[in-house]
Amino acid sequence: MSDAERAWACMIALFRSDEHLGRFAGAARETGLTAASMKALLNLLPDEEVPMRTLAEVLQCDASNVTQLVDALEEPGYAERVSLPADRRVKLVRLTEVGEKARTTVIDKLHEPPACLNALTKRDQAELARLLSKALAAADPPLDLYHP
Amino acid sequence: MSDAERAWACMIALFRSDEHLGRFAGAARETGLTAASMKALLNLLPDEEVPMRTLAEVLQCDASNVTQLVDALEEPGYAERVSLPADRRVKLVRLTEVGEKARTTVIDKLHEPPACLNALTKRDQAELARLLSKALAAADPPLDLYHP
DNA sequence: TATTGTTATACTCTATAACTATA
DNA sequence: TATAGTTATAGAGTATAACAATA
Repeated sequence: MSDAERAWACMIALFRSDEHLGRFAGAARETGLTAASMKALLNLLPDEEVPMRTLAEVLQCDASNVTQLVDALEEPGYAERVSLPADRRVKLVRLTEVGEKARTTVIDKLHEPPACLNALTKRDQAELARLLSKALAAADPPLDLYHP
Repeated sequence: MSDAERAWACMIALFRSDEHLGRFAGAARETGLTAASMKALLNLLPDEEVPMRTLAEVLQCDASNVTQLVDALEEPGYAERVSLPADRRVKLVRLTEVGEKARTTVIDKLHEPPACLNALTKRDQAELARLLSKALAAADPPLDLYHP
């Protein structure tokens, strides 16, 4: 197994951990959303209005699905539909203030590092962050962090 | 953001990438399994017989679900049910030879590192593998790799 | 005629409850 | 009486096809 493969295999193990899966489920519970609608919430950026159709592409799902996902986000007031005057067929989705806060809450929860990462020395943590940041910077297409 | 948080955020970005999600979907397609039954396949170890009930605990799902998942694995001949003579209520699940091969195929596919990790220098790759292996070794409960 | 979003519908995944066969 | 696995059934997620409004 190459070093890159070994490194990636370790990351996969971290993601499969009950610790991370638990945080994911916990974040969904806290916001009262399902896994699907929470993913939709995560993909809506603050101060950005996105057509339903575009959101379907981002989520890689059918447009008919997005209707129900946005319904689920509107229900607790996390998002709202806005008409686009220039093309009245299009509806834009945007986060409300409450939705932005919910999104931040979810992201903060998901970003809590597994305990074994926190157990590394400060020096090792810094080195790990440096190497992974370097890898991400080289990604094409670019990979975005939730909190840039 | 701490270094551990930054490192973890980078890993999350790698997992959300189309590249990885595509490999996951591709592995499912190649084996003719759904995401759910593929996860069941991954959690069956070669040369090991596990009661249905235990598999349900590992997968963190209801036992009734496992009946259908194992049905899905038996259909293409990836696994088979074996009776436990000592307690005739219990049915053990075990991989067939074909199932072991399918499992290896899936794991190899999932373990293909994202291109941007392969783009790091050999030295950086080695350092990354070293740091992540160190973190995993410190995990409690232990985190297992698919290919130990 | 083509496109956006919606609705109606069907299929899959998962859980709950009732059932069977063992213990 | 309790437990392992199954079956029947219902709820949620997602896709396809048909539809209304707009371009």
